[in-house]
Amino acid sequence: MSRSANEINKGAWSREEDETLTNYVTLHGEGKWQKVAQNAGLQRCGKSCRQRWLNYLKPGIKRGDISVDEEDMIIRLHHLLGNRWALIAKRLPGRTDNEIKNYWNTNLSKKLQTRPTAWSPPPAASAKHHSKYAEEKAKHNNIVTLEAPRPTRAKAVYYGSDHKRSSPSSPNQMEGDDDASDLNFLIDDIDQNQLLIPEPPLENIEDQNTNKVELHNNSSSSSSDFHQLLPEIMFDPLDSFLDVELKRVASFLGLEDL
DNA sequence: AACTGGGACAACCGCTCAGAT
DNA sequence: AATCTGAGCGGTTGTCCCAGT
Repeated sequence: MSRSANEINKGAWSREEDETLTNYVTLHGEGKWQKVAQNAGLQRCGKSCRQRWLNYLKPGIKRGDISVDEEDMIIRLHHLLGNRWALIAKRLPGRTDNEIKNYWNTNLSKKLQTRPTAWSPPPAASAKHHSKYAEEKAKHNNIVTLEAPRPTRAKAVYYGSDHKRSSPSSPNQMEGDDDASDLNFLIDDIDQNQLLIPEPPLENIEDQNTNKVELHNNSSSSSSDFHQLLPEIMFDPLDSFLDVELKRVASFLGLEDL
């Protein structure tokens, strides 16, 4: 099928297209993506150029497996922010919202939805790692399934009335220039190191009377390669202290849709 | 070796918002 | 004030690849 001169190209980007776009943006800078597409001679819509640049070509974009630390961070930020992928991405240098969204949808959402054990797979537990995943899972298959309501606890979210950005002059007036800055004051105070959980191998013991799930260090085998997702940070977003507090602050700030 | 199903990820699409005119 | 345009965001789809049969 022949392609007319002004037909828009769709689908995967070729190496030549990538080079053309990279050269043009390097020379002229970002922005005015409609003109980028025209002036660079790309048979692409401006939107496609922008997305290709921001998600793939832009210098500093990190490719490859999501690390354990990054995964932990994504999980915790998702608890805080929900599907605000762009906001989450801003806390993970080099990662794009699209990449995080994909990673969440293909890995984490299922993992956390089923959450059959307290054990969590290694980073980027994709098909490539399935055998390792299965092997480690087998080691842990004597762990009690977490059916009981989980303790809800926020470990590292601090904010207060004296925060320099927590008292805007009016509820709808924020200093920031976008959503990110609106919310950053909520999460800037998080010591990100505290979001990362150390990894003693743990065994769940469910107390039938209290429905509490306790974690016991059962470190006969060393599995320091893997991090443990402690149930205590798997809070129910509708029921947790954190959520209540976030809603309270969001309400005060007129950010009801948080 | 061929087929198939599922995972991973790039890209598209629709919508919203902000700034310019 | 209304309209237009560019940019950004999140949901969804399409395609490729790989492991299992």
